[in-house]
Amino acid sequence: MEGQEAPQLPPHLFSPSSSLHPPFIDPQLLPHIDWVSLLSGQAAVGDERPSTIESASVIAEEQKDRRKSGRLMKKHSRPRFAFQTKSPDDILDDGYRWRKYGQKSVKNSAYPRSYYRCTNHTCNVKKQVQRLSKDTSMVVTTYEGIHNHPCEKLMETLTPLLKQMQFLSSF
DNA sequence: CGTATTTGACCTGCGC
DNA sequence: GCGCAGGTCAAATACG
Repeated sequence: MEGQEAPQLPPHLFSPSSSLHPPFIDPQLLPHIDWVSLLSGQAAVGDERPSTIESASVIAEEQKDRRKSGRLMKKHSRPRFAFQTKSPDDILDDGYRWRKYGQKSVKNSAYPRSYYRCTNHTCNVKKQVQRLSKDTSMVVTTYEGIHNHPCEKLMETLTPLLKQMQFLSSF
């Protein structure tokens, strides 16, 4: 069903609704991000060469899965993004609604990992959120899958703008 | 009352 | 086969 589609930029990179704590991307990472590819949906996630920090993380995940081999590969054949943000909050308002379905303490980390699923029934995107024990201000977010519906908050923001544009272009 | 979160139990794969 | 680690489920609970 899904998994062959082009990967999608994790929405909170441009969080339209960042209210209290705008997510922060480490400026050191920025030059490494292939924004054009990401924004145009061309990034080679799950493909060979990582051209971005995100996909580099994805490759690492894929290889790990491959090592496990067998059925697991099917399970994780969909795109995954892992990236770090600097935020005091574990849970970022990225415009989508997430329901927490689990929390686990992980080895070699002082902080638990939280598991979230998109609340949209037709959309089984998941994400994992974990705070780094090294640098407690850093949060690692891993998205798995592609949203097959628009971002509610993004649409809220965009709709009036689009209407205005339509209105203006009618002249 | 409907929805979201918490949390221990359960399942699965891997290494030894 | 067993134990460990990671991921998920689901009942209980909290909250609007």
